[in-house]
Amino acid sequence: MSLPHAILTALLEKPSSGLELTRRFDRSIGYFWSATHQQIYRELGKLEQAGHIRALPAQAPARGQKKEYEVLPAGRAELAAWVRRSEDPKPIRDALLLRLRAAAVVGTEGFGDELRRHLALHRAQLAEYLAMEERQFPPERDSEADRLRHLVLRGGIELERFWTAWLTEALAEFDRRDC
Amino acid sequence: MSLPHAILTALLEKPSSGLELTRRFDRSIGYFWSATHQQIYRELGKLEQAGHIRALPAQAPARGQKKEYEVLPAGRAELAAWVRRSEDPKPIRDALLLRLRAAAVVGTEGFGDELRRHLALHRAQLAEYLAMEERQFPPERDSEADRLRHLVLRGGIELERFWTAWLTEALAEFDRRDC
DNA sequence: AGCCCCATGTAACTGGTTACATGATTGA
DNA sequence: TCAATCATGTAACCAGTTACATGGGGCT
Repeated sequence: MSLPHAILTALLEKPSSGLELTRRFDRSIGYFWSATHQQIYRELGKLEQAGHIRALPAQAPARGQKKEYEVLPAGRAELAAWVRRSEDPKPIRDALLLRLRAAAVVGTEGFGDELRRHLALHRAQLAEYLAMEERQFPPERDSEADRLRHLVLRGGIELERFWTAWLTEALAEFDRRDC
Repeated sequence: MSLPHAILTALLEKPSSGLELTRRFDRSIGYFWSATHQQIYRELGKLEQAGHIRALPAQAPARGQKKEYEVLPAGRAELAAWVRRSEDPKPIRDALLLRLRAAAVVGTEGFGDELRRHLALHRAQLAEYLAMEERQFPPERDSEADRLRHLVLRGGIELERFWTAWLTEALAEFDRRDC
């Protein structure tokens, strides 16, 4: 039940249309909760029906027309309740670790390249987050909300650091074997 | 499409019944790919129909009866092909980071306790993995397959270290504010 | 007989993915 | 007028979750 809450958070930060939300999910929010436009439109419909958000008036409700939403008090209350609710961490599901384990059984041929490819992707992601950090969190921006958002971004950064470190170690292991 | 391959890997390591697989998913394989018994039975049915595994003969196929499976050559081939296939890393979806971001908007009241709870859970998981490492990978066990499996476990360990470190940092931030 | 545990399953639901459809606006 | 792009949506499917059903074997 996280997507509707991700959308409520995004809309509280700034009222938006479905496509704008999609783009924001591709950027800032997307680094810890991704969603496609199809999901977002479906969820916006549900949230509107539940009375958690509403379309800003003075918008033609026609098909190809932009439709902006804002959060209603009920939506904010629901989000606050969700934040206070306690939820266990979900067990990891990582296909790359799984594939490495499978490779231990059926052979590692060609797997080094895949590890190198992932390493490059994670390095790029790390660089992007670091650039974001510099842009969005200069030392003088230090309000309460900023510090919390910064903490979230540092989570993303440290996660990418973990991956680059682990992949580097894995590749060293691979290269040692192949000599 | 990872669950069937997780099952093929587990069955290659050791032919098993559905319930035995479930237990192994709760332990070793589960630390990077979790699955419930319902999923496993369903997937075993599909894999059998596809000709990737078969039930060991000399087993009564009655309802309450144990049914052991082994991997057929076609299943091994499919697994090897999957390992060689290249797959992009999935974007992260983490509810705790999302909730922290939401808390930045609607207020952090009570969230420190949730962070402490998660920290305790991740510390416990880390301790469990470290114990597993000592048990399963003593220095003398150093075959090719062992080193790869060890690498996978170290992935799990480093991931838990990341979480404990990040949660500690987040709590420090919270406690600083509350004074 | 009644209970518990082992073992295998079914059914309904939820959330996420993929492919496609449709209308509005803009600029060549 | 045509193509590209912005914008909103539908439909079918797939994977994972939750709740429940059924049967066998052993224990008291």
